[in-house]
Amino acid sequence: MPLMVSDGIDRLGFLIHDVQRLMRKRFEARASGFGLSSAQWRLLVRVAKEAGVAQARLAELLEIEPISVSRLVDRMEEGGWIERRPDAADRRVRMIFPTAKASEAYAHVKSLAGEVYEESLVGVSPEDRRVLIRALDTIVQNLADGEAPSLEKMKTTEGTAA
Amino acid sequence: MPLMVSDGIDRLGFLIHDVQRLMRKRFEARASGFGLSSAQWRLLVRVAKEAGVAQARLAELLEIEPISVSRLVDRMEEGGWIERRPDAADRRVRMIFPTAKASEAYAHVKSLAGEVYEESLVGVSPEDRRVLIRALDTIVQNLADGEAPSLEKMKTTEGTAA
DNA sequence: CATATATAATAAGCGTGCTTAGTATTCAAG
DNA sequence: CTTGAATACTAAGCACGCTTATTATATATG
Repeated sequence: MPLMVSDGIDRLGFLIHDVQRLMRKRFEARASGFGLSSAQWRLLVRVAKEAGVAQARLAELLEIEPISVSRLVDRMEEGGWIERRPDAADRRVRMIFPTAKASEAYAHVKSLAGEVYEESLVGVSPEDRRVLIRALDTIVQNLADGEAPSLEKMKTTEGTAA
Repeated sequence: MPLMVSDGIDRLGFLIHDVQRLMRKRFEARASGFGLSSAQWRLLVRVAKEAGVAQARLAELLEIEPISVSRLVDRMEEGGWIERRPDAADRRVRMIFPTAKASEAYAHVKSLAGEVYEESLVGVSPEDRRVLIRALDTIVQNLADGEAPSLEKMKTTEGTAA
């Protein structure tokens, strides 16, 4: 390699891709005892914070398509992590609740995730960690802005429950 | 710990996941005219640099499983991006070559990728970009090193002193 | 040569994202 | 009430990663 200063920006996509794949892989290896995948864990975090949330709302929160939520919820229901219940006020809606099993596992799995993050960041200084998180946040904003209007809040006049 | 400073490290997995998904989405939207997916582009970059490479070697370079390469190559061959040729010296091997179509598109798609990276990094200083890349590199190393992590590796810093 | 092992590629099937399309229900007008 | 649009969810099928298993070929060993 002659000069080729190569700040590495040209590898950004490859790096992000690799990090995501490796991190997911390690998390799932660690959480295999629970039988909870990375995607299922993400959904469970939301449900734990907002029991009874509708699938459509989960799709917004997770920024994935409703159909993806539907199939994810299918498997999580089979796995005994969540429960679908009808909404008396709107029969189109399925309200999603965590099961007791999920509530019990929550703190444990959360600490597993924390372990994976720590292992990932061995050798990265606290200052660099802050920069990393800030940069990633910025990237998400930059990419979310242009592609989709980021679901601008429509109207909260009706006091729709949360 | 009741402190809960929330440095954001607890969101690392979510952030990485989101960044990867958004970046791939934008790249593919931009490159849709070429009909080249993000994964296919990654493979093409390798093949362009090392024409005639075997699939098994591609799996090593891309750090994905051989079967994933096999099916990716299937679609790329259908798409007219690459060509499989037998290796006279080892009949187990399929040598992968870029087609003329791929060679022509290469520089153009590369600049598309560069655009996406630049758009992602709007508002991130050069210094922070270096930190970001360095941190991601470190994470990849940390996670790739111990495929089966076991707490022992954490203590052996690579110093010759002891 | 014969056999055992290793390697290259593929097959089958799953998880999670997507797009596109369809059903059930709600809501707004007439 | 009837009609039509919007919303919540699901179905079907694709891309790309995975694990596990199989086939074809190469290589090492008795």
